[in-house]
Amino acid sequence: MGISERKEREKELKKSTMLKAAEALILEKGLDNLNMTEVAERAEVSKGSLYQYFESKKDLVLGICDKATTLLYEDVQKVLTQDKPGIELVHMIGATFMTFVTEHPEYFRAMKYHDNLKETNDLGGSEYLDSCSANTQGSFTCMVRAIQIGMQDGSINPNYEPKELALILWATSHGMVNMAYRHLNTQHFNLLKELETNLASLFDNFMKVVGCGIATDSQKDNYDSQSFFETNEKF
Amino acid sequence: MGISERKEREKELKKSTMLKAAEALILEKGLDNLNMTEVAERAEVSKGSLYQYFESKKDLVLGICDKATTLLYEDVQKVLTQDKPGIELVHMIGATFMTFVTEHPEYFRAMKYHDNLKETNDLGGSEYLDSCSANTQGSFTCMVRAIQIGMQDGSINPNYEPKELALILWATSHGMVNMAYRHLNTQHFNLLKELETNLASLFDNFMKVVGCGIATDSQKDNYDSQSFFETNEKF
DNA sequence: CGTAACTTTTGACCCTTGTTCAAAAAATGA
DNA sequence: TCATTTTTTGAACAAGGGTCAAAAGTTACG
Repeated sequence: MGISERKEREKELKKSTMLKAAEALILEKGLDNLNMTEVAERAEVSKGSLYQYFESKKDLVLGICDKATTLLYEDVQKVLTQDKPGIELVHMIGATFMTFVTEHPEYFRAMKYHDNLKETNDLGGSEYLDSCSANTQGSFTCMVRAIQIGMQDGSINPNYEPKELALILWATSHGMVNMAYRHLNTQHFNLLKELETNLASLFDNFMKVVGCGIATDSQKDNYDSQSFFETNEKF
Repeated sequence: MGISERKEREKELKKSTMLKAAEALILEKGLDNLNMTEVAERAEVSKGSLYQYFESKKDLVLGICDKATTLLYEDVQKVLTQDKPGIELVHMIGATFMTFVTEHPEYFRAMKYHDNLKETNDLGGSEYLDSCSANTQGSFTCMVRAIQIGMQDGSINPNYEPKELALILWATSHGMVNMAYRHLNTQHFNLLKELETNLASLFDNFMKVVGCGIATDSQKDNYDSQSFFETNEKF
């Protein structure tokens, strides 16, 4: 009897509908103005039903975060399949983050929420937590791999500890991406508004700085004159 | 008659007491678990009284953010008074951020809250908003100045646009600082826990990468071998 | 002092919003 | 068709932000 399987599928479908409703509302009004009553209305179910599928509001947002980190992880993994120098892979992973935030600000917002939850430590065991962590860890591991590749193919200075360098690139990229997010979602982000530059040029220069910082001596000249990645899709 | 002046002073004093109560509670239970009733209790006033001095919970946290940005701005300004190469000033400004977050996590938390509010755009004109923005802008300007100094004294590559470079350093530093904050305040921050390194070494390496990326050719050798800032106070 | 005018404090109350739960509706199985 | 199980529902509850009329405290002045 395939009845329980069908039910399982229907359950996932309903969850998905609810998540999409929440995502749309986050895009429209921001995560801070998200409320469960509206999510229920948008998903065309009752509030009680919503709570049958998600144990709390936190859990719901974590469900979005799970989708988000899964998507990002997939994108980052795709980068690693390419046959390029490690330092270019690092660049492309950074660009992947950047593209992600411009295309899915609501996902990025959910990921920030997740980070924030972990800080307060009151995350009451959502089923999504482990998956989010695994995805994030996975993306991070891709960064480590890219660095190791670069150290082996001679494009990245091997005097760094790969994981430590990955952590630095992770943190700095997230700083850049967060700035991009704020620029795209805030009426008046003071620091950028007085600068008539665009995000793509800013990111290019970020990569120039970092690229020069982590490259081997023989590669350094590449970063002084021209933009590293001319053919990169722009955001 | 100095009676209104005295009242003004008393009012500031009471505000300060309330802010301190809120800060303590943020340290104890996190900003997300802050509630006005408890703040009132801790400050030994009634809830109504609290609302006489702060128009909303947002306003209260923004009051803390105002203290935070003021403090940080002062520290950053002090750096600029020193007679050192620009690139060292840049490093020291970064170190100032880092020290700030380790010494005042609750202030840093309030600043994150402020950023978040600006995102949602529902910040209903708190009197502190302008001051916070001015302080932040001020710190940023210090970063620009440090870079300009470095470009003039030949320690920083003059091919960058100073403001754009400042923005990159700002964003990346905040990425690092945010990671440090999470490491210090989260039970299990996955990315750092498997790494037995400490924050000081991580920050040193961040500065090595960035330092190399922004230095002039003649300065670059400084960053390859030894740590840039041996005498820096550690966190 | 004493009393009137004004300021500050208070906490009970209101409102929004996350969450629960008993009853109703729907689905399943014999 | 009817008993049993599953799902849905929305009224009701709880927690916390915010309000306000009354009480307490201050100041001004005769």
